[in-house]
Amino acid sequence: MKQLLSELDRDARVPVWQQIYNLLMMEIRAGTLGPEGKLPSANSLAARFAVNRHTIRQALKALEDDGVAESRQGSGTFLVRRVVDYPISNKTRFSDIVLAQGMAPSGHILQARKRVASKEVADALVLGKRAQVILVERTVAADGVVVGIGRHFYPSAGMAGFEKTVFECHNLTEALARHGIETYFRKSTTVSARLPSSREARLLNQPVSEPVLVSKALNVDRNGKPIEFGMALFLANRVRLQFDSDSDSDRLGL
Amino acid sequence: MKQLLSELDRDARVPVWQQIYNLLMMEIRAGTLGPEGKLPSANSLAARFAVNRHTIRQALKALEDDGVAESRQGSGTFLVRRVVDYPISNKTRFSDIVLAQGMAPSGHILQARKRVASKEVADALVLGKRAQVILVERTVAADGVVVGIGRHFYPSAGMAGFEKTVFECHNLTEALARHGIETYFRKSTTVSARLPSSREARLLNQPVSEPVLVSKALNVDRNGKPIEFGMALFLANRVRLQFDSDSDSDRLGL
DNA sequence: ACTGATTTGTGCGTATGTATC
DNA sequence: TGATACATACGCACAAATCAG
Repeated sequence: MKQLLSELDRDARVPVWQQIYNLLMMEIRAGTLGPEGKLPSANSLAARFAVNRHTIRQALKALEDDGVAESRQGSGTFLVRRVVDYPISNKTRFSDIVLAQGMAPSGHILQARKRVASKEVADALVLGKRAQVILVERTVAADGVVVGIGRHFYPSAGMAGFEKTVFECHNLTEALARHGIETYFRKSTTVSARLPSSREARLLNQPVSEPVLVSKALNVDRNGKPIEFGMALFLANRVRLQFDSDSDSDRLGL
Repeated sequence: MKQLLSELDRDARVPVWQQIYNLLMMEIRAGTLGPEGKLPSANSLAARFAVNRHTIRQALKALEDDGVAESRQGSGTFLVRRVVDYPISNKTRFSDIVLAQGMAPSGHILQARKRVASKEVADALVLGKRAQVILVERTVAADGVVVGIGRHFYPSAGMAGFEKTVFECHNLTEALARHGIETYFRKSTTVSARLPSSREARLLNQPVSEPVLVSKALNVDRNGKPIEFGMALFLANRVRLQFDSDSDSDRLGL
């Protein structure tokens, strides 16, 4: 007889271990599984799903193969800390970075509208005091987990209707291309950290007590004219900004 | 008759507004003035010193001219946040950076001794599992305020006695030079953030609830051989790491 | 969206002491 | 000595920006 309360369907064509694997993956994604990265023991999972421990082990093995979890003999099974190494270098896009690390990029636009530039934004873009800018705010996700918030400011002049275009494209790059911006170059980046506001914490799905990395960047066109001022908030837990030096080489004298 | 309780000396040759300026500056330095960077209102200061508001304004104007405070109409007068912009670029040293921003660099060695490399350090320096490294830990200060902790790891081989040399020099660069290391190049930098441990918070003189920037860097010699692995903790409040791009240009696609 | 309170910014008038011509 | 200029300090009033309710 089929157990109505069970999370599993023993008659289904997908193997039970795979159903368990899927369920575990969903709970991991939702962040509801295991306190602080440690998964429940194989025995307790076996009890919960009313299956043999071997079946659980198959599911856990699959998680391990995916690089999502890691088992340590005598200790337990732990979620691997998937940090996104975000290299700040030539011609890198967030989606490329995430893909290169075997994760799936996603995200969505939170808002896109005109507003009066704040002092910081106006200064960065070399605009007048009460100049109009277009603000695009979006979340950035890797493997379905939001890891960052991006706020992009564009001078309103020459970008008329951009706040609408953004919603028509799924891709910021594509939207920019439609307004004639094919390439832009990062002129400078400053990195700091702080605690998130309650709204930011909610968007990032993290407590307000966990710090976020704040990266501010000015992007210019070929002629050095400022095109975009971008501010990105990253989950400090999950993102490391990486600055590699080539032969020419940066150097720090600390 | 001279008021004994007054903080001011009206018969003195220095103007009253200047005496007030000096008193305020001292209290700002001591950190006893105003909660969270906001100075008392001009009116309340006028009451406290029993002078006219114009007189207070002259003192505040002087603070403003010094770049110590900033007045915002309708809002109040605030201490300016003196952030150290720490450019990660060619041939910059902490002391140069701090000096360039009109502040005084200082700091001192917390400890310098041999220890077995942790996995992270051993990996970075390409050393064996139980290799010896020399750890130098120090604080870094600008204008007398500690803004960072630096932890430097050097392969023990070829640096014999370095942990003693460090205490003989006031300068890390000088100590390195004595061991034949004149130049080194930053190969890579990763930046993240977290909350400090209680010890770190104490050293940085900040609450454990305020995040710190964590910068990890690998320094190599001309031949690309790893020389030093450095880990720096910065007060996120007071330090911004800055990555400028030249013509060649970094770029971020977020 | 409005209101009242607070705070800084500004102008003008007055008075006093000090340095300069 | 007198005239002038300047810095200092006080008092009053109002404008402008901000903030809390």
